[in-house]
Amino acid sequence: MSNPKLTDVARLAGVSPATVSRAINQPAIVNAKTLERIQQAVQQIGYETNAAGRNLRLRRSDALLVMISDAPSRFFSQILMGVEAEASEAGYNVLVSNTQENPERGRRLYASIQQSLADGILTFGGHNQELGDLISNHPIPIVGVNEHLEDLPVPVTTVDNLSASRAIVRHLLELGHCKIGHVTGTTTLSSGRDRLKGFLSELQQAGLSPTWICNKHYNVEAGREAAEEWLCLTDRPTAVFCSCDEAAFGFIAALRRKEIRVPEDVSVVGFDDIPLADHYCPALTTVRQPHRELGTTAVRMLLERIHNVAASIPNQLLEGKLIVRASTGRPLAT
Amino acid sequence: MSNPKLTDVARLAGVSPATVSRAINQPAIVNAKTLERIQQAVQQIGYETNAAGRNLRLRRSDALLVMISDAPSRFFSQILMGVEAEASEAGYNVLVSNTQENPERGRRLYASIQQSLADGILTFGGHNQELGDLISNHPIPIVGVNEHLEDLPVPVTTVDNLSASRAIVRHLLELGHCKIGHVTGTTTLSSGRDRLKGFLSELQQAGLSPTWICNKHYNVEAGREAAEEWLCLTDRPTAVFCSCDEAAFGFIAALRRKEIRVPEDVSVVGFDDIPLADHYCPALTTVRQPHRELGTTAVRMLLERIHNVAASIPNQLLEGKLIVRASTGRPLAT
DNA sequence: AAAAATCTTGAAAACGTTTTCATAAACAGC
DNA sequence: GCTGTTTATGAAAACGTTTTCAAGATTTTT
Repeated sequence: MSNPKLTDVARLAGVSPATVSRAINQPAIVNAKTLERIQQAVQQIGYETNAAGRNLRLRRSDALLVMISDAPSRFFSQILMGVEAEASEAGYNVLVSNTQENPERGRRLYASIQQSLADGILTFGGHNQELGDLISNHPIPIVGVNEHLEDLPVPVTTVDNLSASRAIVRHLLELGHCKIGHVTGTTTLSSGRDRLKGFLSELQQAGLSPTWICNKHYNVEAGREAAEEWLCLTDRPTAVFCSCDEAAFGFIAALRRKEIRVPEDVSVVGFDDIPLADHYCPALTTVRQPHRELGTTAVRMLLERIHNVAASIPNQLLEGKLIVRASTGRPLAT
Repeated sequence: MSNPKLTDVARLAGVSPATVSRAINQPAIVNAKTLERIQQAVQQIGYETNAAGRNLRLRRSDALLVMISDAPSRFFSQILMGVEAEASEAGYNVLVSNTQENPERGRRLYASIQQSLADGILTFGGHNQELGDLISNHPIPIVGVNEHLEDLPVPVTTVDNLSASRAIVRHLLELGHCKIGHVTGTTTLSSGRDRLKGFLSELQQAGLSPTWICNKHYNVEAGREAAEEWLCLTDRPTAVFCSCDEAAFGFIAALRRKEIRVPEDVSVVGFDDIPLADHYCPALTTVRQPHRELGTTAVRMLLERIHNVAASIPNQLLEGKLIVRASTGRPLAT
C-alpha cells in the first residue's frame, strides 16, 4: 500500500537503483535504450521521488520559509503570490509561518533552518530582536521584505519609500498646496520613517516646513484619529499625505461624516495602492508598490544567498509609481 | 560545519542514539538521571531534530499543503492565518502553492502527496477537473474551503451561504423594500449559486419575485458593470444585494458618479465583511464570514482525515453574521 | 535467597534517495 | 590484436532518524 519506490522501478526495468536515479536526474549520461525502459517503468507504476529520502541524502529541503507576524501585511497575499511564483519556478516550495508577535515562536522558526526544514528565510519585518543573536550566532540565508532590519547583516528589498514620498509631496506642491500635513505610519518600521523623511526633505527643498505631523500606525484607525486631530487644528493643512491607503480611507471617511469634502476641502494621498484604492470614493491618489515584484525579487536574493551564504548582496530598491486619482486637487482659492 | 546530530548528542552524553531519541520523544520511559544528562548535552551543542531524517523514518511529512489558484480569495490571508495557527498548534507546517489556474500545475501539486511532501491538501475551490480523476484513482486526505467540490468525495467547510443570504433579504424586507435585486457572484462556484438560491427562496417565501438579477463575478468590475445596467432599468429595485463586498463597492462608486445616493436612493448590501467594509463610505451592510474559523475548521477536518483516510467526514457549515451598517435604509416613500 | 516481574538500555535494521568508486563493455588509434 | 580511452552500469555507503528485539540491571514477590 506504500508508494512505489526507486527500487521498484529498478526491479521492473531490470537495472540497479543507481541507474534509475541517474535516469531521473541526469538522463544524458544513461544509455538511450535503458533510459526509455526506465521511463516506461516509471510511468507504469507511477513513481514519484520521495522528498524525505532525497532531502536527507542531499542535505537540503528545497523549501523557503516565509515568516510573518500575526497582522499580515496589508498586501501580504499579493507579495506571497510573487514569492510562490518565483520559488516554484526555481523548484522550491514555500512554507508559511506566523510568529504571532511571539518571540518564542520567532525563535522556533529560526530552528527550521537547523532542522533543515527550509533552506532559507524570508521575513516581513518586525522580528528584529528575535533574529539578532541568532544570526550573529551562526549566519543563515535570510532576506527581508518591505522593511529594513536595523543593524542586522540582512539584505532587504523594499519599495523606494523615500523617492515615492518625495514624488507625492511634489505632486501636491504642483497642485498649488503649500500647507501640507503627514500622517505617519508605524515609525518603528523603516518604511514609516523613510516615508516621513521623504516628506520632510521634499518640503524643505521647496523652502517649506510641515504644517502638521500626526504620529500614527499603519491602519484605518490611524486615519480616523488623525481626522479628529485635523478637525481641531486652527491652521489646517490643505493636503494630507497618509502613509498607507487604509489610513487615508479612515481619514476620508471620518472627515466626510463632518461634511468635509475630499478633494474640495482637503486633498488626501495614500500609499501602497491596495486593490480598493481605485474604487474608493473618491478614487485615491497613491503610490503603487510593485507587490508581486517585491516577492519575486526577494526570492531571487534569497536563492543567491542560499548558494553562497557569505556573498554580500546589496539591498534592492524597487520604484513606486505615483498614481494620481480623484482624491487630490487644487486647493480652494482663499 | 554540519548541524549537530543525534549521534553527537549520544556520544557527548555517553549513551546510545536510541536512548537520545527516546529522551526526546518519550522522556517518560528513560531514567531520570540519564534524561537530564541527555537534555544537558542537547542544550550544550544546540541539537535540533533533522526533519528529513525523521520524516523518512516516520514516513510522513508533518506538512499540509494549501492549494490556491492565482487569484487569491478575497480574504485569503485571513483564512491562511487561521490555517497556520491551527496547523502549527498540531505540529504541522503549512506549504502554500499556487496552481495559477494551470491544470498541469494542479496535477503536480497532487504529486506532493506521493512525494510525501505533504500529508494532506487544503483546496480553495476551482480545481475540480484536475482533482477528479486523481482522487478516484487513489484516495488522499483532502479538504475544501469556501467552495463545494462538485461530485467529488471531498468534505468541505464553508459559511452557510444560504442562510446568510436569506438573512440579508429578510433585513431588506424589514426595512420596507419590496423591489430587491441581486448581483450574483461567480455562479460556477457553489458559493455564488448558494447565495443566489438563498436570495430567491427568501423572496419567494415573502411572496415576492426578484426585481432584477444581474449575473456577474466576484470582483469590483462586476459592481461597476451592474451599476451601468441598473441605471438603464425602467423599474429599478430599491435595494441591491451584491454577492461580495468588492462588487458592492464597485456598485456604489459607479452610482455615486451619477449622483445616485446610497442608501437614500438605493440600499446596498455586500457579503464577506472584508476589513474595509466598515470604513467605506457609506459603511457597508454585509455578512461577516468567520474567516479565521474557516481556516481552523478546515485544518481540523483535514487532520481527522489524515488520521483516518476512510472516515466519512460531514461538511461543516459555519454561521455568517449579518452586520447592519449605513449602506442600507428604508426606501424613499413614493 | 531464588524466581518473577519490571525498568532501562543498546545493537541493528529500516526509511528512500544519491554518489563514489570500481568494473565491464564498447570503441578508437596504431 | 593490443593499448588507451570513453561509456554505461552496479555495489555499497551515506544522509539522520526511530523502533524492534533482546539482554542486562534492578526491583518485587514468594
